[in-house]
Amino acid sequence: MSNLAANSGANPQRHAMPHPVTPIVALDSRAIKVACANCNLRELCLPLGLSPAELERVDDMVATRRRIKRGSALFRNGDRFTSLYTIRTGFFKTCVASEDGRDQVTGFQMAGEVIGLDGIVHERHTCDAVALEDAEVCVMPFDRIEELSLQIHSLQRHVHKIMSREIVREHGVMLLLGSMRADERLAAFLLNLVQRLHARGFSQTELVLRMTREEIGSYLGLKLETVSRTFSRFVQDGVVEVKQRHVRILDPTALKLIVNPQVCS
Amino acid sequence: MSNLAANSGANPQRHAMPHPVTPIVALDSRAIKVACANCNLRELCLPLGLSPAELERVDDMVATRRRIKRGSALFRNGDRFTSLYTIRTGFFKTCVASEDGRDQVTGFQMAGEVIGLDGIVHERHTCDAVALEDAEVCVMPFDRIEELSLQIHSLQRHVHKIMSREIVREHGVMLLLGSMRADERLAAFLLNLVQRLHARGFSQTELVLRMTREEIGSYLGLKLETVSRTFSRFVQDGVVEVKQRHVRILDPTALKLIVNPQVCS
DNA sequence: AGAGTGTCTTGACTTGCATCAAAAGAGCAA
DNA sequence: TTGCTCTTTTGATGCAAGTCAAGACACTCT
Repeated sequence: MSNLAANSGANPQRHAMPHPVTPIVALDSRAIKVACANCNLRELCLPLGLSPAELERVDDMVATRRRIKRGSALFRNGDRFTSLYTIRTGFFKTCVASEDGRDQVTGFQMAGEVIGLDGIVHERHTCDAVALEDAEVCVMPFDRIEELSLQIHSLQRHVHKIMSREIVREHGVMLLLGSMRADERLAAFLLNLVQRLHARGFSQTELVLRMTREEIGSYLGLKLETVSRTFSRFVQDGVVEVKQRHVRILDPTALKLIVNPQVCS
Repeated sequence: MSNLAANSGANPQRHAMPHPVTPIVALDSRAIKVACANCNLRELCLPLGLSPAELERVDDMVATRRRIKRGSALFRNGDRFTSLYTIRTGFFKTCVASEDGRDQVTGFQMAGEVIGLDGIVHERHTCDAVALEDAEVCVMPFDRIEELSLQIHSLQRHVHKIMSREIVREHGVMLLLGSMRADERLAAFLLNLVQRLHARGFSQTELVLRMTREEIGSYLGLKLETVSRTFSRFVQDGVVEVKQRHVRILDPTALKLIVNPQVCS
Protein backbone atom coordinates (compact mmCIF):
# COMPACT_ATOMS: atom_id res chain seq x y z
CA MET A 1 0.00 0.00 0.00
CA SER A 2 1.11 3.47 -0.78
CA ASN A 3 2.86 5.40 1.92
CA LEU A 4 0.56 8.25 1.18
CA ALA A 5 -2.26 6.32 2.74
CA ALA A 6 -2.81 9.08 5.24
CA ASN A 7 -6.44 9.16 4.34
CA SER A 8 -7.02 5.89 2.68
CA GLY A 9 -7.57 3.46 5.51
CA ALA A 10 -11.19 4.11 6.11
CA ASN A 11 -11.86 5.81 2.86
CA PRO A 12 -13.09 3.05 0.57
CA GLN A 13 -14.11 5.33 -2.25
CA ARG A 14 -10.91 7.27 -2.57
CA HIS A 15 -9.51 7.72 -6.02
CA ALA A 16 -6.58 5.69 -7.14
CA MET A 17 -3.36 7.47 -6.31
CA PRO A 18 -2.12 8.91 -9.56
CA HIS A 19 1.45 8.99 -8.27
CA PRO A 20 1.89 6.23 -5.73
CA VAL A 21 4.88 6.84 -3.53
CA THR A 22 7.61 4.24 -3.68
CA PRO A 23 7.17 2.04 -0.64
CA ILE A 24 9.91 2.34 1.90
CA VAL A 25 11.09 -0.96 3.23
CA ALA A 26 13.21 -1.59 6.28
CA LEU A 27 14.30 2.00 6.70
CA ASP A 28 17.14 2.07 9.18
CA SER A 29 18.20 4.96 11.32
CA ARG A 30 21.28 5.99 9.36
CA ALA A 31 21.19 8.87 6.97
CA ILE A 32 19.41 7.72 3.87
CA LYS A 33 19.89 9.11 0.45
CA VAL A 34 16.68 10.39 -0.97
CA ALA A 35 15.95 10.23 -4.63
CA CYS A 36 13.75 13.16 -5.57
CA ALA A 37 13.87 11.93 -9.12
CA ASN A 38 12.02 8.81 -8.07
CA CYS A 39 9.68 10.49 -5.63
CA ASN A 40 6.23 10.89 -6.96
CA LEU A 41 5.53 13.79 -4.70
CA ARG A 42 7.93 15.96 -6.62
CA GLU A 43 5.13 17.67 -8.46
CA LEU A 44 3.87 19.03 -5.17
CA CYS A 45 7.20 19.38 -3.48
CA LEU A 46 10.08 21.77 -3.48
CA PRO A 47 12.07 20.59 -6.50
CA LEU A 48 9.25 21.45 -8.83
CA GLY A 49 9.90 22.11 -12.48
CA LEU A 50 13.58 21.24 -12.52
CA SER A 51 15.49 19.63 -15.33
CA PRO A 52 16.77 16.09 -14.71
CA ALA A 53 20.31 17.43 -14.24
CA GLU A 54 19.13 19.98 -11.71
CA LEU A 55 17.03 17.40 -9.97
CA GLU A 56 20.08 15.32 -9.35
CA ARG A 57 21.79 18.19 -7.59
CA VAL A 58 18.74 18.77 -5.45
CA ASP A 59 18.92 15.11 -4.50
CA ASP A 60 22.22 15.94 -2.89
CA MET A 61 20.64 18.79 -1.02
CA VAL A 62 18.02 16.60 0.55
CA ALA A 63 20.29 15.12 3.13
CA THR A 64 18.19 12.60 4.94
CA ARG A 65 14.76 11.51 5.83
CA ARG A 66 13.40 11.54 9.29
CA ARG A 67 10.57 9.65 10.91
CA ILE A 68 8.31 11.24 13.47
CA LYS A 69 5.98 9.25 15.65
CA ARG A 70 2.40 10.31 16.06
CA GLY A 71 2.19 12.89 18.81
CA SER A 72 5.84 13.87 18.83
CA ALA A 73 7.34 17.00 17.37
CA LEU A 74 9.48 17.56 14.32
CA PHE A 75 10.62 20.79 15.96
CA ARG A 76 9.46 23.01 18.77
CA ASN A 77 9.29 26.69 19.54
CA GLY A 78 12.80 27.77 20.48
CA ASP A 79 14.59 24.98 18.63
CA ARG A 80 17.53 26.06 16.52
CA PHE A 81 16.55 26.36 12.87
CA THR A 82 18.62 24.33 10.47
CA SER A 83 16.39 22.87 7.82
CA LEU A 84 13.18 23.01 5.95
CA TYR A 85 11.16 19.83 5.78
CA THR A 86 8.86 18.46 3.14
CA ILE A 87 6.36 15.91 4.28
CA ARG A 88 6.65 12.58 2.52
CA THR A 89 3.95 10.81 4.44
CA GLY A 90 1.77 11.67 7.39
CA PHE A 91 0.02 14.72 8.67
CA PHE A 92 1.21 17.61 10.83
CA LYS A 93 -0.15 20.53 12.75
CA THR A 94 1.82 23.66 13.50
CA CYS A 95 0.95 25.78 16.51
CA VAL A 96 2.12 28.89 18.27
CA ALA A 97 1.66 29.73 21.93
CA SER A 98 1.29 33.02 23.74
CA GLU A 99 3.31 33.69 26.86
CA ASP A 100 0.38 32.99 29.11
CA GLY A 101 -0.21 29.56 27.66
CA ARG A 102 -2.96 30.02 25.13
CA ASP A 103 -2.18 28.27 21.94
CA GLN A 104 -3.29 28.49 18.39
CA VAL A 105 -3.03 25.93 15.62
CA THR A 106 -1.71 27.88 12.63
CA GLY A 107 -2.06 25.15 10.06
CA PHE A 108 -2.40 21.51 9.10
CA GLN A 109 0.13 20.16 6.64
CA MET A 110 0.05 17.09 4.43
CA ALA A 111 2.28 15.22 1.98
CA GLY A 112 4.30 17.46 -0.31
CA GLU A 113 3.95 20.55 1.86
CA VAL A 114 6.92 22.37 3.34
CA ILE A 115 7.27 23.20 7.03
CA GLY A 116 9.83 25.19 8.95
CA LEU A 117 9.70 28.53 7.12
CA ASP A 118 9.00 30.32 10.39
CA GLY A 119 12.52 29.57 11.61
CA ILE A 120 14.43 31.51 8.97
CA VAL A 121 14.16 35.02 10.46
CA HIS A 122 15.65 34.39 13.86
CA GLU A 123 17.41 31.11 13.21
CA ARG A 124 15.05 29.62 15.74
CA HIS A 125 11.67 28.08 15.29
CA THR A 126 8.77 30.06 16.68
CA CYS A 127 6.17 27.33 16.53
CA ASP A 128 5.76 23.62 17.17
CA ALA A 129 5.33 21.13 14.35
CA VAL A 130 3.64 18.02 15.72
CA ALA A 131 2.87 14.84 13.81
CA LEU A 132 -0.81 13.89 13.96
CA GLU A 133 0.06 10.43 12.69
CA ASP A 134 3.30 8.57 12.11
CA ALA A 135 5.10 10.59 9.51
CA GLU A 136 8.18 10.86 7.41
CA VAL A 137 9.82 14.04 6.16
CA CYS A 138 12.67 14.93 3.85
CA VAL A 139 15.24 17.06 5.66
CA MET A 140 16.63 19.91 3.56
CA PRO A 141 19.38 21.85 5.34
CA PHE A 142 18.64 25.48 4.70
CA ASP A 143 22.17 26.61 4.02
CA ARG A 144 22.37 24.05 1.25
CA ILE A 145 19.09 25.28 -0.15
CA GLU A 146 20.51 28.80 -0.23
CA GLU A 147 23.76 27.59 -1.72
CA LEU A 148 22.03 25.66 -4.46
CA SER A 149 19.59 28.50 -5.10
CA LEU A 150 22.55 30.59 -6.19
CA GLN A 151 23.19 28.11 -8.96
CA ILE A 152 19.78 26.86 -9.92
CA HIS A 153 17.69 29.87 -10.72
CA SER A 154 14.43 27.97 -10.83
CA LEU A 155 15.06 26.59 -7.34
CA GLN A 156 15.49 30.10 -5.99
CA ARG A 157 12.28 31.10 -7.69
CA HIS A 158 10.52 28.11 -6.25
CA VAL A 159 11.65 28.83 -2.70
CA HIS A 160 10.29 32.33 -3.06
CA LYS A 161 7.00 31.00 -4.32
CA ILE A 162 6.62 28.56 -1.48
CA MET A 163 7.12 31.32 1.06
CA SER A 164 4.78 33.65 -0.78
CA ARG A 165 2.16 30.91 -0.96
CA GLU A 166 2.34 30.52 2.79
CA ILE A 167 1.83 34.26 3.24
CA VAL A 168 -1.21 34.18 0.98
CA ARG A 169 -2.60 31.13 2.77
CA GLU A 170 -2.32 32.95 6.06
CA HIS A 171 -4.15 35.93 4.60
CA GLY A 172 -7.01 33.54 3.94
CA VAL A 173 -6.95 32.29 7.50
CA MET A 174 -7.02 35.85 8.77
CA LEU A 175 -10.08 36.54 6.66
CA LEU A 176 -11.69 33.44 8.06
CA LEU A 177 -10.85 34.25 11.67
CA GLY A 178 -11.67 37.90 11.35
CA SER A 179 -14.96 37.87 9.55
CA MET A 180 -16.66 34.48 9.36
CA ARG A 181 -19.20 32.77 11.58
CA ALA A 182 -18.72 29.28 13.00
CA ASP A 183 -20.54 27.44 10.22
CA GLU A 184 -18.74 29.40 7.53
CA ARG A 185 -15.39 28.63 9.13
CA LEU A 186 -16.04 24.93 9.37
CA ALA A 187 -17.39 24.72 5.84
CA ALA A 188 -14.35 26.57 4.50
CA PHE A 189 -12.10 24.27 6.48
CA LEU A 190 -13.69 21.11 5.10
CA LEU A 191 -13.62 22.39 1.54
CA ASN A 192 -9.98 23.36 1.85
CA LEU A 193 -8.98 19.98 3.27
CA VAL A 194 -10.87 17.99 0.69
CA GLN A 195 -9.49 20.09 -2.12
CA ARG A 196 -5.92 19.50 -1.00
CA LEU A 197 -6.56 15.79 -0.55
CA HIS A 198 -8.11 15.62 -3.98
CA ALA A 199 -4.96 17.17 -5.46
CA ARG A 200 -3.16 14.17 -3.92
CA GLY A 201 -5.45 11.64 -5.51
CA PHE A 202 -8.01 11.17 -2.77
CA SER A 203 -11.73 11.47 -2.93
CA GLN A 204 -13.42 14.82 -3.38
CA THR A 205 -16.22 13.84 -1.09
CA GLU A 206 -14.77 11.72 1.67
CA LEU A 207 -12.07 12.38 4.18
CA VAL A 208 -10.72 11.23 7.49
CA LEU A 209 -9.86 13.96 9.91
CA ARG A 210 -6.45 13.46 11.43
CA MET A 211 -7.07 15.98 14.21
CA THR A 212 -9.38 16.27 17.20
CA ARG A 213 -12.33 18.63 17.47
CA GLU A 214 -10.25 20.69 19.81
CA GLU A 215 -7.47 21.08 17.25
CA ILE A 216 -9.97 22.03 14.58
CA GLY A 217 -11.45 24.51 17.02
CA SER A 218 -8.08 26.00 17.81
CA TYR A 219 -7.34 26.45 14.12
CA LEU A 220 -10.74 28.01 13.47
CA GLY A 221 -10.87 30.17 16.58
CA LEU A 222 -13.73 28.15 18.08
CA LYS A 223 -14.25 25.94 21.11
CA LEU A 224 -14.46 22.21 20.54
CA GLU A 225 -18.11 22.17 21.58
CA THR A 226 -18.92 24.67 18.87
CA VAL A 227 -17.11 22.57 16.29
CA SER A 228 -19.07 19.53 17.39
CA ARG A 229 -22.40 21.37 17.35
CA THR A 230 -21.67 22.80 13.94
CA PHE A 231 -20.89 19.36 12.59
CA SER A 232 -24.19 18.15 14.04
CA ARG A 233 -26.06 20.96 12.34
CA PHE A 234 -24.42 20.13 9.02
CA VAL A 235 -25.51 16.52 9.48
CA GLN A 236 -29.07 17.56 10.33
CA ASP A 237 -29.17 19.70 7.21
CA GLY A 238 -27.98 16.79 5.11
CA VAL A 239 -24.85 18.57 4.01
CA VAL A 240 -22.40 16.02 5.36
CA GLU A 241 -22.30 12.63 6.99
CA VAL A 242 -20.09 12.37 10.06
CA LYS A 243 -19.03 9.22 11.83
CA GLN A 244 -16.37 10.21 14.31
CA ARG A 245 -13.51 11.44 12.21
CA HIS A 246 -14.88 10.10 8.97
CA VAL A 247 -16.60 12.78 6.99
CA ARG A 248 -18.51 12.39 3.76
CA ILE A 249 -19.58 15.49 1.94
CA LEU A 250 -23.07 14.93 0.59
CA ASP A 251 -23.70 18.37 -0.83
CA PRO A 252 -20.57 20.26 -1.83
CA THR A 253 -22.59 23.09 -3.33
CA ALA A 254 -24.35 23.66 -0.05
CA LEU A 255 -20.99 23.85 1.71
CA LYS A 256 -19.77 26.42 -0.79
CA LEU A 257 -22.97 28.37 -0.28
CA ILE A 258 -22.37 28.42 3.44
CA VAL A 259 -18.92 29.93 2.90
CA ASN A 260 -20.16 32.37 0.30
CA PRO A 261 -23.74 33.40 1.05
CA GLN A 262 -24.63 34.11 -2.52
CA VAL A 263 -24.89 37.74 -3.46
CA CYS A 264 -26.39 36.71 -6.79
CA SER A 265 -29.79 38.23 -7.29
CA MET B 1 10.94 68.52 8.43
CA SER B 2 11.75 64.92 7.93
CA ASN B 3 9.73 63.02 5.40
CA LEU B 4 9.27 60.37 8.00
CA ALA B 5 6.91 62.64 9.81
CA ALA B 6 4.16 60.11 9.50
CA ASN B 7 3.45 60.39 13.15
CA SER B 8 5.08 63.59 14.12
CA GLY B 9 2.58 66.26 13.22
CA ALA B 10 0.50 66.11 16.31
CA ASN B 11 2.98 64.31 18.43
CA PRO B 12 4.82 67.01 20.30
CA GLN B 13 6.73 64.71 22.59
CA ARG B 14 8.12 62.38 19.99
CA HIS B 15 11.77 61.54 20.19
CA ALA B 16 14.21 63.13 17.85
CA MET B 17 14.54 61.03 14.74
CA PRO B 18 17.85 59.22 15.05
CA HIS B 19 18.12 58.85 11.30
CA PRO B 20 16.32 61.72 9.63
CA VAL B 21 15.49 60.93 6.05
CA THR B 22 17.02 63.18 3.48
CA PRO B 23 14.36 65.68 2.48
CA ILE B 24 13.16 65.28 -1.05
CA VAL B 25 12.86 68.54 -2.85
CA ALA B 26 11.01 69.19 -6.06
CA LEU B 27 10.57 65.54 -6.91
CA ASP B 28 9.48 65.34 -10.51
CA SER B 29 7.61 62.55 -12.18
CA ARG B 30 10.49 60.98 -14.10
CA ALA B 31 12.22 57.90 -12.82
CA ILE B 32 14.46 58.95 -10.00
CA LYS B 33 17.61 57.24 -8.96
CA VAL B 34 17.47 56.20 -5.37
CA ALA B 35 20.55 56.15 -3.24
CA CYS B 36 20.17 53.43 -0.64
CA ALA B 37 23.60 54.37 0.59
CA ASN B 38 22.24 57.74 1.62
CA CYS B 39 18.91 56.53 2.87
CA ASN B 40 18.70 56.40 6.58
CA LEU B 41 16.01 53.80 6.49
CA ARG B 42 18.46 51.22 5.27
CA GLU B 43 18.81 49.73 8.71
CA LEU B 44 15.15 48.78 8.60
CA CYS B 45 14.93 48.16 4.90
CA LEU B 46 15.82 45.47 2.46
CA PRO B 47 19.50 46.19 1.82
CA LEU B 48 20.37 45.48 5.41
CA GLY B 49 23.88 44.52 6.38
CA LEU B 50 25.49 44.94 2.98
CA SER B 51 29.02 46.10 2.28
CA PRO B 52 29.36 49.51 0.59
CA ALA B 53 30.19 47.82 -2.70
CA GLU B 54 27.15 45.61 -2.49
CA LEU B 55 25.01 48.54 -1.49
CA GLU B 56 25.92 50.30 -4.67
CA ARG B 57 24.69 47.40 -6.74
CA VAL B 58 21.45 47.33 -4.81
CA ASP B 59 21.06 51.00 -5.62
CA ASP B 60 20.83 49.91 -9.23
CA MET B 61 18.19 47.42 -8.34
CA VAL B 62 15.94 50.01 -6.80
CA ALA B 63 14.69 51.40 -10.03
CA THR B 64 12.49 54.26 -9.07
CA ARG B 65 10.40 55.79 -6.40
CA ARG B 66 6.72 56.16 -6.60
CA ARG B 67 4.33 58.47 -4.82
CA ILE B 68 0.91 57.35 -3.71
CA LYS B 69 -1.78 59.74 -2.65
CA ARG B 70 -3.71 59.12 0.52
CA GLY B 71 -6.58 56.79 -0.24
CA SER B 72 -5.25 55.40 -3.48
CA ALA B 73 -3.67 52.02 -4.02
CA LEU B 74 -0.09 51.00 -4.66
CA PHE B 75 -1.49 47.79 -6.11
CA ARG B 76 -4.76 45.94 -6.08
CA ASN B 77 -5.95 42.37 -5.96
CA GLY B 78 -5.51 40.96 -9.45
CA ASP B 79 -2.79 43.39 -10.53
CA ARG B 80 0.18 41.83 -12.24
CA PHE B 81 3.08 41.38 -9.82
CA THR B 82 6.31 42.99 -10.86
CA SER B 83 7.99 44.48 -7.86
CA LEU B 84 8.38 44.59 -4.14
CA TYR B 85 8.09 47.96 -2.48
CA THR B 86 9.70 49.39 0.59
CA ILE B 87 7.95 52.28 2.20
CA ARG B 88 10.03 55.41 2.41
CA THR B 89 7.40 57.61 3.94
CA GLY B 90 3.75 57.23 4.77
CA PHE B 91 1.54 54.51 6.05
CA PHE B 92 -0.27 51.66 4.29
CA LYS B 93 -2.89 49.05 4.96
CA THR B 94 -3.14 45.78 3.09
CA CYS B 95 -6.46 44.00 2.80
CA VAL B 96 -7.93 40.92 1.24
CA ALA B 97 -11.54 40.41 0.21
CA SER B 98 -13.69 37.31 0.04
CA GLU B 99 -15.82 36.66 -3.01
CA ASP B 100 -18.95 37.86 -1.31
CA GLY B 101 -17.49 41.21 -0.46
CA ARG B 102 -16.35 40.89 3.12
CA ASP B 103 -12.93 42.29 3.58
CA GLN B 104 -10.18 41.94 6.09
CA VAL B 105 -7.27 44.24 6.79
CA THR B 106 -4.24 41.95 6.96
CA GLY B 107 -1.72 44.50 8.14
CA PHE B 108 -0.60 48.07 8.57
CA GLN B 109 2.81 48.96 7.19
CA MET B 110 5.13 51.84 7.94
CA ALA B 111 8.47 53.25 6.79
CA GLY B 112 11.10 50.64 6.07
CA GLU B 113 8.65 47.77 5.73
CA VAL B 114 8.29 45.76 2.55
CA ILE B 115 5.00 45.15 0.78
CA GLY B 116 4.06 43.03 -2.18
CA LEU B 117 5.29 39.61 -1.08
CA ASP B 118 1.84 38.15 -1.64
CA GLY B 119 2.23 38.58 -5.39
CA ILE B 120 5.18 36.26 -5.90
CA VAL B 121 3.32 32.92 -6.02
CA HIS B 122 0.91 33.60 -8.82
CA GLU B 123 2.59 36.61 -10.39
CA ARG B 124 -0.51 38.53 -9.40
CA HIS B 125 -1.29 40.41 -6.26
CA THR B 126 -3.95 38.88 -4.06
CA CYS B 127 -4.54 41.87 -1.84
CA ASP B 128 -4.87 45.64 -2.01
CA ALA B 129 -2.21 47.96 -0.64
CA VAL B 130 -3.78 51.32 0.10
CA ALA B 131 -1.99 54.43 1.36
CA LEU B 132 -3.51 55.78 4.56
CA GLU B 133 -1.62 59.02 4.03
CA ASP B 134 0.42 60.45 1.20
CA ALA B 135 3.28 58.05 0.79
CA GLU B 136 6.40 57.29 -1.13
CA VAL B 137 7.84 53.87 -1.86
CA CYS B 138 10.99 52.48 -3.42
CA VAL B 139 10.14 50.23 -6.35
CA MET B 140 12.28 47.10 -6.53
CA PRO B 141 11.56 45.00 -9.62
CA PHE B 142 11.44 41.44 -8.41
CA ASP B 143 13.34 39.86 -11.24
CA ARG B 144 16.22 42.18 -10.48
CA ILE B 145 16.04 41.22 -6.84
CA GLU B 146 16.28 37.58 -7.84
CA GLU B 147 19.09 38.29 -10.27
CA LEU B 148 21.09 40.20 -7.70
CA SER B 149 20.37 37.62 -5.02
CA LEU B 150 22.31 35.14 -7.12
CA GLN B 151 25.36 37.31 -6.72
CA ILE B 152 25.01 38.88 -3.33
CA HIS B 153 24.56 36.07 -0.88
CA SER B 154 23.56 38.32 2.00
CA LEU B 155 20.81 39.87 -0.11
CA GLN B 156 19.37 36.43 -0.80
CA ARG B 157 19.50 35.67 2.89
CA HIS B 158 17.81 38.95 3.68
CA VAL B 159 14.97 38.38 1.24
CA HIS B 160 14.34 35.02 2.87
CA LYS B 161 14.32 36.61 6.29
CA ILE B 162 11.85 39.30 5.28
CA MET B 163 9.44 36.69 3.98
CA SER B 164 9.91 34.51 7.03
CA ARG B 165 9.33 37.51 9.29
CA GLU B 166 6.03 38.15 7.54
CA ILE B 167 5.00 34.54 8.11
CA VAL B 168 5.84 34.80 11.79
CA ARG B 169 3.98 38.10 12.09
CA GLU B 170 0.91 36.51 10.61
CA HIS B 171 1.15 33.65 13.09
CA GLY B 172 0.89 36.29 15.78
CA VAL B 173 -2.19 37.79 14.18
CA MET B 174 -3.78 34.36 13.96
CA LEU B 175 -3.17 33.87 17.67
CA LEU B 176 -4.74 37.23 18.33
CA LEU B 177 -7.77 36.60 16.14
CA GLY B 178 -8.22 33.06 17.29
CA SER B 179 -7.90 33.35 21.01
CA MET B 180 -8.04 36.87 22.38
CA ARG B 181 -10.87 39.04 23.67
CA ALA B 182 -11.57 42.53 22.37
CA ASP B 183 -9.58 44.37 25.03
CA GLU B 184 -6.63 42.02 24.64
CA ARG B 185 -6.65 42.52 20.89
CA LEU B 186 -6.72 46.28 21.09
CA ALA B 187 -4.02 46.39 23.76
CA ALA B 188 -1.79 44.11 21.69
CA PHE B 189 -2.44 46.27 18.66
CA LEU B 190 -1.45 49.49 20.44
CA LEU B 191 1.66 47.95 21.94
CA ASN B 192 2.74 46.60 18.58
CA LEU B 193 2.22 49.94 16.83
CA VAL B 194 4.02 51.96 19.47
CA GLN B 195 6.90 49.52 19.54
CA ARG B 196 7.39 49.76 15.79
CA LEU B 197 7.14 53.54 15.90
CA HIS B 198 9.65 53.64 18.71
CA ALA B 199 12.09 51.65 16.58
CA ARG B 200 11.75 54.50 14.09
CA GLY B 201 12.55 57.17 16.61
CA PHE B 202 9.09 58.15 17.77
CA SER B 203 7.70 58.26 21.24
CA GLN B 204 7.06 55.11 23.23
CA THR B 205 3.95 56.57 24.75
CA GLU B 206 2.27 58.69 22.12
CA LEU B 207 1.01 57.89 18.69
CA VAL B 208 -1.32 59.11 16.02
CA LEU B 209 -3.49 56.47 14.44
CA ARG B 210 -3.42 56.69 10.68
CA MET B 211 -6.48 54.46 10.29
CA THR B 212 -10.16 54.64 11.17
CA ARG B 213 -11.85 52.67 13.92
CA GLU B 214 -13.38 50.56 11.22
CA GLU B 215 -9.98 49.66 9.78
CA ILE B 216 -8.67 48.83 13.23
CA GLY B 217 -11.75 46.71 13.75
CA SER B 218 -11.29 44.89 10.48
CA TYR B 219 -7.70 44.10 11.37
CA LEU B 220 -8.65 42.90 14.84
CA GLY B 221 -11.77 41.00 13.84
CA LEU B 222 -14.07 43.44 15.66
CA LYS B 223 -16.77 45.91 14.72
CA LEU B 224 -15.94 49.59 14.86
CA GLU B 225 -18.34 50.14 17.76
CA THR B 226 -16.49 47.54 19.79
CA VAL B 227 -13.18 49.22 19.05
CA SER B 228 -14.63 52.55 20.14
CA ARG B 229 -16.12 51.12 23.33
CA THR B 230 -12.90 49.35 24.19
CA PHE B 231 -10.97 52.58 23.76
CA SER B 232 -13.47 54.26 26.07
CA ARG B 233 -13.01 51.58 28.69
CA PHE B 234 -9.23 51.97 28.50
CA VAL B 235 -9.68 55.71 29.04
CA GLN B 236 -11.99 55.15 32.00
CA ASP B 237 -9.45 52.82 33.54
CA GLY B 238 -6.74 55.41 33.11
CA VAL B 239 -4.66 53.21 30.83
CA VAL B 240 -4.62 55.55 27.86
CA GLU B 241 -5.69 59.02 26.85
CA VAL B 242 -7.56 59.23 23.57
CA LYS B 243 -8.40 62.35 21.63
CA GLN B 244 -9.69 61.23 18.26
CA ARG B 245 -6.75 59.54 16.62
CA HIS B 246 -4.22 60.81 19.10
CA VAL B 247 -3.41 58.22 21.68
CA ARG B 248 -1.20 58.60 24.72
CA ILE B 249 -0.33 55.51 26.66
CA LEU B 250 -0.45 56.39 30.36
CA ASP B 251 0.20 52.93 31.77
CA PRO B 252 2.16 50.64 29.47
CA THR B 253 2.40 47.94 32.12
CA ALA B 254 -1.35 47.81 32.44
CA LEU B 255 -1.62 47.37 28.67
CA LYS B 256 0.86 44.51 28.78
CA LEU B 257 -1.11 42.99 31.62
CA ILE B 258 -4.26 43.12 29.55
CA VAL B 259 -2.56 41.19 26.76
CA ASN B 260 -0.96 38.72 29.12
CA PRO B 261 -3.19 38.15 32.15
CA GLN B 262 -0.37 37.28 34.48
CA VAL B 263 0.01 33.64 35.30
CA CYS B 264 2.58 34.55 37.94
CA SER B 265 1.60 33.24 41.35
C1' DA C 1 -19.97 81.06 8.72
C1' DG C 2 -22.83 77.27 7.28
C1' DA C 3 -23.74 73.05 4.95
C1' DG C 4 -22.36 68.62 4.06
C1' DT C 5 -19.83 64.45 4.85
C1' DG C 6 -17.26 61.17 7.10
C1' DT C 7 -15.94 59.51 11.63
C1' DC C 8 -16.65 58.50 16.33
C1' DT C 9 -19.25 57.73 20.61
C1' DT C 10 -22.87 55.95 23.35
C1' DG C 11 -27.19 53.55 24.45
C1' DA C 12 -30.60 49.76 24.10
C1' DC C 13 -31.28 45.37 22.62
C1' DT C 14 -30.08 40.79 20.38
C1' DT C 15 -27.45 36.85 19.43
C1' DG C 16 -23.80 33.61 18.57
C1' DC C 17 -20.55 31.46 20.84
C1' DA C 18 -18.42 30.23 25.34
C1' DT C 19 -18.91 28.06 29.58
C1' DC C 20 -20.24 24.54 32.70
C1' DA C 21 -21.82 20.06 33.24
C1' DA C 22 -23.08 15.37 32.32
C1' DA C 23 -23.19 11.37 29.81
C1' DA C 24 -22.19 8.48 25.83
C1' DG C 25 -18.81 6.42 22.75
C1' DA C 26 -14.37 4.80 21.16
C1' DG C 27 -9.85 2.97 21.97
C1' DC C 28 -6.60 0.57 24.66
C1' DA C 29 -4.39 -2.32 28.19
C1' DA C 30 -4.55 -5.80 31.44
C1' DT D 1 -14.41 -9.06 29.67
C1' DT D 2 -13.51 -4.81 32.90
C1' DG D 3 -11.66 -0.51 33.83
C1' DC D 4 -9.48 3.50 32.37
C1' DT D 5 -8.76 7.50 29.51
C1' DC D 6 -9.58 10.37 25.79
C1' DT D 7 -12.81 12.25 22.66
C1' DT D 8 -17.23 13.65 21.31
C1' DT D 9 -21.99 14.97 21.84
C1' DT D 10 -25.72 17.45 23.84
C1' DG D 11 -28.15 20.48 27.11
C1' DA D 12 -28.73 24.62 30.08
C1' DT D 13 -27.18 29.09 30.95
C1' DG D 14 -24.36 33.39 30.64
C1' DC D 15 -21.86 36.88 28.50
C1' DA D 16 -19.06 39.35 25.09
C1' DA D 17 -19.54 41.26 21.02
C1' DG D 18 -22.74 42.35 17.21
C1' DT D 19 -26.65 45.12 15.52
C1' DC D 20 -29.46 49.08 15.14
C1' DA D 21 -30.02 53.75 16.00
C1' DA D 22 -29.22 58.49 17.34
C1' DG D 23 -26.48 62.14 18.16
C1' DA D 24 -21.90 64.48 18.66
C1' DC D 25 -17.78 65.81 16.72
C1' DA D 26 -14.36 67.12 13.26
C1' DC D 27 -13.10 68.07 8.69
C1' DT D 28 -13.65 70.17 3.97
C1' DC D 29 -15.63 73.03 0.63
C1' DT D 30 -17.90 76.96 -0.85
